[in-house]
Amino acid sequence: MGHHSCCNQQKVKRGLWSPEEDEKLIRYITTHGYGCWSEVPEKAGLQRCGKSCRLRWINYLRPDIRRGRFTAEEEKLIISLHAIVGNRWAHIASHLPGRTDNEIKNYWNSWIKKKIRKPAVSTTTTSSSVTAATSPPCSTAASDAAAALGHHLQTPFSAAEHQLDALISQSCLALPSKLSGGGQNSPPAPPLPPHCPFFMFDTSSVSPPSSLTSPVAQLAQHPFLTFAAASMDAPGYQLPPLVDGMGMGMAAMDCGLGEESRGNNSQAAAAMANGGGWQQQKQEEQQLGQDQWDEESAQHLLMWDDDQELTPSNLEAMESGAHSLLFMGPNDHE
DNA sequence: AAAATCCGCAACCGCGGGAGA
DNA sequence: ATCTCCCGCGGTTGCGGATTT
Repeated sequence: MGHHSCCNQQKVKRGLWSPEEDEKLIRYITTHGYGCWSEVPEKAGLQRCGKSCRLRWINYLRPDIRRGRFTAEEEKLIISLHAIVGNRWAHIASHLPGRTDNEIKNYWNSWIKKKIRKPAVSTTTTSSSVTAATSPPCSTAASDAAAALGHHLQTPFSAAEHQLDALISQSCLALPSKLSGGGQNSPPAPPLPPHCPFFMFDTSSVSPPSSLTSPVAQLAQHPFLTFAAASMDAPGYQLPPLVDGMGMGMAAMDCGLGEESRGNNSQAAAAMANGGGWQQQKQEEQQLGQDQWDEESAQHLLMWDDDQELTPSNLEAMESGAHSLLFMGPNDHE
């Protein structure tokens, strides 16, 4: 197809940038700034179009670019934000200093690809011997689910989204250290099972901090926002109790909110039992003395499995009943 | 060791929106 | 009000290194 409109007249180079070109661009921008991108290539002595220069600068040459693998905390943040705003990569990137929209988009896409290729069983089986016999991949997994959730939320909650932005920018930037429990005085964060495929938090026991009065409290009526607001805005930020030890059991289960169980979280619990992991999980809970996994408390959970099909109906159930959101995410942290 | 396949990521493409003429 | 230019964004492509067969 055609080139950028701005490069129609001139013959421009395409493809990978050479180190010499990079140097020219860096030298020009650091001394002159970019101003009008369409003028940059000519003034910098580059046979590129302005758009290409802009892209190269923004995605690669900018001095504040942070490269390297995404941390587990960044992953969680991306996943959470994606659930809210969908594929608005620039928006997501604005909450991750030093990361570009392109990088996040690439990361997300490759992660999704990995998830699609990998069967549902992917769940790094840990100590649990639960088998994944009955879990076929449900549709396109996380991408659909998250996108559906994001798009679903986008329309009715666009205002809330902006306010959530404010919350996130206030508190999420500090997320990594807090999440990892690294701060000296910060309360210890719940441990993250190294191979847990989900990020699961039980917010049923979390009461929003007093600072969460209007208007945030109002927008936070939505279950997801309830979680986001309650967990992120609290002074001395602490996540809701992590649903620990569930990873292995749940990982092997069918979609928690399957066709037969949508709209009813108690039934969802039953569906979990059908998946085969429930009994196993019960045993584990008893061992741990954490008897919170009865059907009643299941009503306070929203299962978001990376193999779960998230339909508008499921989302309705989410909005009406659930108080918590299970964050799913890459399970191959290192 | 060679070929095939996978995968990450840089770069391209087209579109929409905003600003200014 | 309309047109043009430019920027920014999301989707997609394709290169090249890594891994597998």
